[in-house]
Amino acid sequence: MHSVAVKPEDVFQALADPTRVRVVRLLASTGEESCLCELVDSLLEPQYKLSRHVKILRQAGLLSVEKSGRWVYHRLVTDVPCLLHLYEMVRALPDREREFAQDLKRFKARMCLREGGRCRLGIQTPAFAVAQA
Amino acid sequence: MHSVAVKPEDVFQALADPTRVRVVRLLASTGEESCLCELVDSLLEPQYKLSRHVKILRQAGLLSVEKSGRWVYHRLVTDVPCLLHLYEMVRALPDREREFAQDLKRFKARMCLREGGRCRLGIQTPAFAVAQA
DNA sequence: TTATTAGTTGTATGATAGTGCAACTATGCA
DNA sequence: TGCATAGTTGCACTATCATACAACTAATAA
Repeated sequence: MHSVAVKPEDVFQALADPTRVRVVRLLASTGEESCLCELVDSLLEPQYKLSRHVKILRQAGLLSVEKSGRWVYHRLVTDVPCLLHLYEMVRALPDREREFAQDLKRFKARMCLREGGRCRLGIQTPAFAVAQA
Repeated sequence: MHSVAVKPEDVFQALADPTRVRVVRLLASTGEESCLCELVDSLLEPQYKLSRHVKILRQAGLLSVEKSGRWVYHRLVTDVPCLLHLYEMVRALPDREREFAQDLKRFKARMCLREGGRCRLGIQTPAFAVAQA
């Protein structure tokens, strides 16, 4: 399934939600790929909520997915030129409430728990959240 | 009213509509400013519809407005860094159905009807549309 | 084989968005 | 002063969206 079709409405609609912008911003700023439980622990949002949001980003052609055992890794689609401009725009967004700074802090801490570059833990919230506060 | 507040959800939501993308794309690609009737003749959409869409773009901080007599000129806001990346992304969008090419053709033809750089005509549709076909 | 766990999805609900019609405001011109 | 016109907006209608809860699938490990 090549990502030939970039439908602007779908792409922008996919980013017309704060939670989904947070996901894209995290991946665009770090260049990382992330499984769902790592996103849950970084954004402190319910798993089912992020699962749906990530699905929307996937259907819009922004995210690609790689399954590995029980874990599902998400990464940004980078082979569509105009999307690179979009990621640059997201990176350039102001961070008024320092929300992104906190997301990023939790994300990095959570990525340190990987073993051999792979996620081996499930959801750590809320214990993880408290430890990072 | 400075455009200090860039709310990502609002910005992306503003572009989550094909008609509004067409408006921004026209202005981003030409660097022009345009009054509403020129947009009506370029996009071939009802005046009330474009009036509403343009209002949403304005409220999201993408467009600024200058009234001049009966005419209202719209131009892209360019003093917000991340928006420049966004315009670049919009310019880089594929034009699969050649819809934009047609919008642009009508827009340029319509801009030729200006006198002294100002719009002096009202809505020409549908006579104008036929003439450009 | 069975329990555990990462992730997905059906359903109901409240909120929001796009459209068309018609009425409205406001500006310029005769 | 009165008319024509560029642009706006209230209203009704329909469709779509984000959320929460709970049930579900799929993969691992004991």
